[in-house]
Amino acid sequence: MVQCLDPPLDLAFAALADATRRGIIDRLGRGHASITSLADTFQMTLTGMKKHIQVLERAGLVVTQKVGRVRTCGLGKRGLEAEAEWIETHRKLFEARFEALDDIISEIEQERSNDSAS
Amino acid sequence: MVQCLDPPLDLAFAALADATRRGIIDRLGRGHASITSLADTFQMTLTGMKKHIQVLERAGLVVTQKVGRVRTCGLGKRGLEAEAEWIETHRKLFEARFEALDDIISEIEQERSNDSAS
DNA sequence: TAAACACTGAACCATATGGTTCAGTGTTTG
DNA sequence: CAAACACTGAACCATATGGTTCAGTGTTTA
Repeated sequence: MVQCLDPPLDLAFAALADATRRGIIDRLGRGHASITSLADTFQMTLTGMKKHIQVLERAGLVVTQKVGRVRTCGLGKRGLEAEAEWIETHRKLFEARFEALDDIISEIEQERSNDSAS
Repeated sequence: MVQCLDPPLDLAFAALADATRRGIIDRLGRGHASITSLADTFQMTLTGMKKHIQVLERAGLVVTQKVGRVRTCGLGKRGLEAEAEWIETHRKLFEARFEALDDIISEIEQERSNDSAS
C-alpha cells in the first residue's frame, strides 16, 4: 500500500510510454510469439524488437524463454496491478479537483484584490 | 474507444514514469502550488522543477496559470481516464494468460518431441 | 556437413531526459 | 526607486531511448 520510491512503477510506466511496446503487449495477449514474428509484425529489425522486449522484460511485463534457436515471448506474471492501483487512486484526485481548473486564477485574483483593498 | 497511435498515452505514461512527477501529482491533488514551493518540496532547482511541470503540462495532467510573478500549478482537466482504460483492458489479458507462464516451454518442447517422433 | 535461420552483441546515430548553473525579465515590496 | 523575488531561457552535461547496420554464435534442416 505504501509505495516509497517504486522503481517498478518507473520501469512499467516507461515501458508503456511507447506505442510499439503497447502493441506488443496487445499482441502477446492473444498468444505468445517469437522475436522474429514480432519484428515482422511491427516492421522493425530483429535487434530493434529485441530491445523493446528487453525493456518489457525488465519491467516484468513480458517473460521469454529460449528453446533451440527461438526465443518465445509471452505476458509476464507481474501484470499491471500496481500501475492500475496507482492510477485509480490518483484518478479520484483529478475528479475531486475537477472544478478547481478555472478557479485557480479567480481565487488568486480574489486574494490580490483583497490585498490591494487593505 | 479505438485508439490508433495515441500520442496522448505516450506522453502521459512517460510523464508518470518518474517518481518525482508522480509525487508532484500527489502533491497537487491536495491543493495547487507554485513552482518555487514544489521545487522546495522536492529539493530541486526552480529550473529543474519547471521542466517537470512542462512535461506534466504537455501530457495534460497539470495546468498552470501565471498571476503576477507566481505560476500556480494544479491538476489538469484531462485526468487519467484514457490511461486507466488502457490498463484495465489489458490487465485482463494478463490474468487470462496467467498460467501460460510456465507452459510456454512445455508447449514448445511438446511440439519438438512430436516433431522428432514423426 | 553446408546452408539457412533465429538470435545476440557491439558500435553507431540522433534525439530526449533529468539535472545543473548562469544570466536575464518582469513583479512585488520596503 | 532599489532590492528581493519568481520565474524563464540558454547552455551544458551525463545518461537513456529508439532505431539502425554488421558481424558473430548456436540450431535446424536439406
